[in-house]
Amino acid sequence: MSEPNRGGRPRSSRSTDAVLSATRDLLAEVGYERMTIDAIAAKSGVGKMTIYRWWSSKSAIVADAVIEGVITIAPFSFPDTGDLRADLHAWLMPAVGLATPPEVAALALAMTAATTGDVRTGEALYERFTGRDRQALIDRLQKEVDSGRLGSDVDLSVAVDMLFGVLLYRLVTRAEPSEQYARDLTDLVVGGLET
Amino acid sequence: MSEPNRGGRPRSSRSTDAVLSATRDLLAEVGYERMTIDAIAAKSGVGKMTIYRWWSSKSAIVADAVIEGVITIAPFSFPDTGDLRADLHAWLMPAVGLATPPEVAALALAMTAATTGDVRTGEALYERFTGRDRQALIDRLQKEVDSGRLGSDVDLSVAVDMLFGVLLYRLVTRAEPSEQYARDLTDLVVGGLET
Amino acid sequence: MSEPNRGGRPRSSRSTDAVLSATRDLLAEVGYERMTIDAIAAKSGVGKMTIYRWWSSKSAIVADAVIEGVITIAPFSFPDTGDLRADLHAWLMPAVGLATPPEVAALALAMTAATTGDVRTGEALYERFTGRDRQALIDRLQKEVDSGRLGSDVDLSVAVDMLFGVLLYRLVTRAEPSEQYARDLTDLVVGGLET
Amino acid sequence: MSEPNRGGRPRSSRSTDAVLSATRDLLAEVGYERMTIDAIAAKSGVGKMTIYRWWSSKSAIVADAVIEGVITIAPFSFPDTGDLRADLHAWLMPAVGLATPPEVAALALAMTAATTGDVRTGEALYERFTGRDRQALIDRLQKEVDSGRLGSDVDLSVAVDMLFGVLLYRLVTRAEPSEQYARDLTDLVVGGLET
DNA sequence: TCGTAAGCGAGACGGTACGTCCGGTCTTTTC
DNA sequence: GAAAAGACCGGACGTACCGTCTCGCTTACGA
Repeated sequence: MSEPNRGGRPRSSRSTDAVLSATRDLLAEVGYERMTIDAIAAKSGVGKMTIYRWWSSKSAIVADAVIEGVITIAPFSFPDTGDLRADLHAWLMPAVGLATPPEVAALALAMTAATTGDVRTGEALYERFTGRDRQALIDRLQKEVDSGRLGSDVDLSVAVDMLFGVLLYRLVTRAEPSEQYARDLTDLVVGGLET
Repeated sequence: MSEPNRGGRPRSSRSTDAVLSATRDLLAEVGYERMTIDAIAAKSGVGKMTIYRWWSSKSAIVADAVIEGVITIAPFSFPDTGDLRADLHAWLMPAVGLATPPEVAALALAMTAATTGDVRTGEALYERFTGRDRQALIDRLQKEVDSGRLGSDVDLSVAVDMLFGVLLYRLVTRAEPSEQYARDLTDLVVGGLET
Repeated sequence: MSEPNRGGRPRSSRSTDAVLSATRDLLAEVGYERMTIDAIAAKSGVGKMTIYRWWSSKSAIVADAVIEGVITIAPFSFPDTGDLRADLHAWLMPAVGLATPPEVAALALAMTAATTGDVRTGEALYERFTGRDRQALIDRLQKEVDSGRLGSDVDLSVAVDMLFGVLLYRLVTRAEPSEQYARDLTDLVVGGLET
Repeated sequence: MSEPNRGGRPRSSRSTDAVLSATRDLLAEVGYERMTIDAIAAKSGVGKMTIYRWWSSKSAIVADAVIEGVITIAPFSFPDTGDLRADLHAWLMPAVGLATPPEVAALALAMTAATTGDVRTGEALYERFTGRDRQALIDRLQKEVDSGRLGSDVDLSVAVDMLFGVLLYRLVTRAEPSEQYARDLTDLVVGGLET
């Protein structure tokens, strides 16, 4: 039971796609701050009015691009070798141990910037951007709890928040990646959970 | 052995103060994004040229205001009752357990926004904004290590990063404050360190 | 013996009427410059495409409205009492002697504006708008020539041009109406023709 | 006793000149309707804000250009050979007898268009644009009256209105120039005045 | 003591991008 | 197959700030 849609030209999916693609490209090229709506319109070949008809702000476009999957981060696939410490370390390496790919870093900063100015898009955006990895991580930890290798005292989402939090913190402070850091972080978190 | 300074009117401290105060007020009123240099000039009664003579960007002004102490956060004084768990919980409460004062939240978001666009001011700014508390926290933890109540395996700064990181993460995601959260966080961190 | 018209919905006279009426109303409300095709479509309830199907431009709609009699100027009925001077004075009075009705003035200015930008519609428009009065005036003057009360030397259309010209000139310069002016004008024209 | 001018960079006469010159050129190139403020800004190298700071509308710029003498019409110098009929005929020839220079025609139409949309600029504009010739013509006619060759009954300005009026009328209706027309017009006006 | 040189407020300047509006076209469903 | 509805691209609109540039006016050394 969809909309009655009484007359009128339907929304062009071509325009939507073109806008989101152009946004993805421009984000990579010039970054969030220097990306302008005029440039998105020019690059996508979509009229500015059409953009403003469907999105309320620059951050809303970015959020939509993330939600629609036009902007994707390489999936931090979370391994499951049975050894939590090794798995966590492997998962952390790209983010804090080795150089994060610049486009991922730029995107994360872009979203952080978008978030600071607008509560609503921020929520949706973080949810979508980190949701999948959050859940994968929580599932992995829960499995350890179920098998008795971890205590069941603490809310696992708190542990996950700490991991994502430290990633974000090091991102905005532009901390240098370090393998030792990944190891220390792993020890700390697993140590806290094992209690 | 100061500058030769042959003649000329010296820099007016009145102008500096007026600019930093106006910046502090405007940050609270409209937030970082919507605060303009024109507005700072108008509110402070200082000419735009004078502002640009002494500061290179909006984020530089904010950074200076923090550094000069014109913008202050209520000092998260770190207690020392001898009970680390109790102390940590007490310290975390204002940030994640109870409502963070809006002006502090707005300021932290402002600095985060400033950081995303400009690497250098970001570093100085975070250093100054969190440096004192970071050091106090590290000192407190080191004391526990020295007295043998905590293991000496992990770099304490990693633990501190996690704490500041989760604070930042919950700030940008606008997470609701919760006393239970403060307790879980305390358990997790102390648990990890005690190992 | 009408059009073949195989199938299809016939042109709606309701639409035509609605467009022309809306044009008339909008001209009076906001003037020619600020009247938009969008507004005509909205007010008339007619689709923009339908408007563009039948009219090529804003001035074409106005011209059609004049031609179809939807927009009418109070007929400057040219009297014929046998006394040319009195008749001419009576005819001029509304235009330069007394206040011209604002809607007539606005319409004449609208057409002048339309004319300045588009040669073709301008010609048709002026022809239609002033044609009837021009001819009535020429006929009246010719009658005087035929009866010998006026000389036959000059082209009467020149005299008529002068009359319409001065009307237009005073319209665009927003000259104040004046009874004396009507009298002077009459004297001048009749004087010139009597020679 | 000029303005005190307390502080601030003074208005740049260079900008004013550049805007008015660009306006003059664009009027000749594309006409009043198709001339945009953006184009004036681009061609003159003056910021749009600066234009809007000093002029309220497109017609205001045109009016100013005329008033400042940046836009000039070749002076219809009014001859004085002692023979009014010959002089009048000579004066009329360029306007209605021979082809009016296109740039003058375009300019006059531009001003007419400007006038139809804005009362105030219209008044100032016509006054400046036609004022000099009006006065020269009136002076010439007055001389004839003084020497008794013309009657003193009618207001001379009415006669002048008729001449300018018929010029405007033929301009907006795009009437073809014609030498015969100039002759008929001369006869008519002089005939009316001689009475 | 007084010239002089830099700092200062004010605010105009050339730009860039904004978000809105309208012109003219295109594409649906409805009649 | 025309009409309504309304989304579409393009482009001008008038505004807001940016960072720079004069101005005329303080200051407070140092000659």
